[in-house]
Amino acid sequence: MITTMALRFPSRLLSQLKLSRRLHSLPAPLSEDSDDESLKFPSNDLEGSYIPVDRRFYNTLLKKCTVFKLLTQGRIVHGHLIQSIFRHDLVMNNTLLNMYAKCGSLEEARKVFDKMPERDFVTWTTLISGYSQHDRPCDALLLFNQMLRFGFNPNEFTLSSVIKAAAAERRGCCGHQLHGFCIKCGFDSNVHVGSALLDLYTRYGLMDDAQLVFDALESRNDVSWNALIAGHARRCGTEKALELFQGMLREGFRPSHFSYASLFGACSSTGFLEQGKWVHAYMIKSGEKLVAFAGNTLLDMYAKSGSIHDARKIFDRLAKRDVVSWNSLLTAYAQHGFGKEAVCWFEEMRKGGIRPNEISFLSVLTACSHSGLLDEGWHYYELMKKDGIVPEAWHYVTVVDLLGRAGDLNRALRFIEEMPIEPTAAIWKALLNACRMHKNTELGAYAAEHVFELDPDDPGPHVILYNIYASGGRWNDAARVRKKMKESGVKKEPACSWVEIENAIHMFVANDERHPQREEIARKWEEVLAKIKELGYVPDTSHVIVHVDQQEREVNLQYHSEKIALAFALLNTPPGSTIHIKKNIRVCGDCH
DNA sequence: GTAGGGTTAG
Repeated sequence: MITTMALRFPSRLLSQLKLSRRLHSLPAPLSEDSDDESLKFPSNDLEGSYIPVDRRFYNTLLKKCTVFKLLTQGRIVHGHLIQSIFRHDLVMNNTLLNMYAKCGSLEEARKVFDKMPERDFVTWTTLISGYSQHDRPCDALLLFNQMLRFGFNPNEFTLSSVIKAAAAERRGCCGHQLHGFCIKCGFDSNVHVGSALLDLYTRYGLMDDAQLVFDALESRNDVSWNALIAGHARRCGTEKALELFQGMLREGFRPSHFSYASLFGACSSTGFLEQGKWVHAYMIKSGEKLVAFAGNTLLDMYAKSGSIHDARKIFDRLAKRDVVSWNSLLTAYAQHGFGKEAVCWFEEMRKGGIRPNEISFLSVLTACSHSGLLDEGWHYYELMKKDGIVPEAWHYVTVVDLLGRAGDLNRALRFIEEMPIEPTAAIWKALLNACRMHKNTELGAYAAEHVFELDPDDPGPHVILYNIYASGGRWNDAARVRKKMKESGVKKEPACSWVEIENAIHMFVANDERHPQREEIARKWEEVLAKIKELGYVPDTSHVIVHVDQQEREVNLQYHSEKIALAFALLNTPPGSTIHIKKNIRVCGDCH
């Protein structure tokens, strides 16, 4: 058994520990009265040959297991430890508990906790943080309550863990209460507690409260800056996030991949491409290595801003690629309509020994669906199941989309009926959309009924059904949809487009009449219109949802927000510059 | 012996 243990530890670890000789003086593992099979060690005849090992030895081993997440080896150490004189040692048990918690085995951590003859505030804190770090916020909060009831005082370690849990568990909504508690204990301005607290406030959308906590910190570090930057980035507060980034630099803090990941994500989702490029340039100049976490977001930023080539360059330059890097690349190709390339890279990924996860399959399925690769898409759907990945609702959405786009609406319907899960609203929406594309009124109406039942507040499906009826000339049915929308108070989300010019974002809505440059914009658009008509442009009015004559429909089309944004951008940028227009909803066929 | 911030899809 001793030999087994020596073999189970990587030799690198052993030499690091210089323990190979000492390992042989380990006590022989004996069976314990534990009800957990995994903690049992076969008893042998060595009961009498117990040799004590000092606490530092166990401590070092457990710490190594914790750092390198060596759960199996940790269990072996545990097996030996419970035979030693340290089996009831408080600190040793806390270390053991921490090993299980950090390795993500919360069940074993809990068993250790439950069996401990003596506990202190570190014991409680260790398990609370284990739950908090492993996505079990409810358990963390529950245990915190028990800790208080048992009369233990939480410290700054406990509080930061509890606050992290509360931030993840929105139903509890105990943020302000916890903040008050921190003030009472005098920990509210502690940098760890404060960072967790301001992160919590940003997740609740209480940005002013977050700022107050940040301003009150006794000291700031990169984590507190990053927490605030990330908070604003998540809520599309890109300008504020960039401003904070400048503040961070002014105060002499070095941004990390945490800062960059947040900023790239924010720039990408709000269309601040130039600013995003500036941050990227800063990152290069500061000598920061392009690691996957920030690099993946950067790749995504370039892909979403329309440059698949830059996205690909980032992928090539990544110091080390993880599964997310591959998924981001696949998604980039899928979004750009390069289905075949996505399929090639998916195969490349598998050849390289990277195991595709559920998102990899989702990306490759999306790519096939968008490029009309029906057979390939079906092949990957089957492969996913063979690989042991259980399809989830989003995969079914993509398969319905795949079949629907290819025009096989009946097969799509059959697929929905035979799915092992209850169809979600998104699945019916995919079928509805396919019916719009292939002008199938009857099935479209059937799919829409299901959508209305499952997601009555989404205006999109009402508009699609209206369009299906309108384009088929069934105006009475179309009017009925419109009436229903009015009655149920469902409003179409107003379309808006925005464009970045000289580090500022300009936003437009359709028929924008209040813009100071509205006359110049209109003139510019007339100019563009004349030119494109000369080149053969014919207005596509098939999706105009207003019941009007052809000429009026054409006029309506001309004031869509993306056209106004384009005219504005042409007026305000030097000739030949790249113009990126972003839009909150799908671009209409004519504008496209 | 215990703590806080980040990514891909939809």
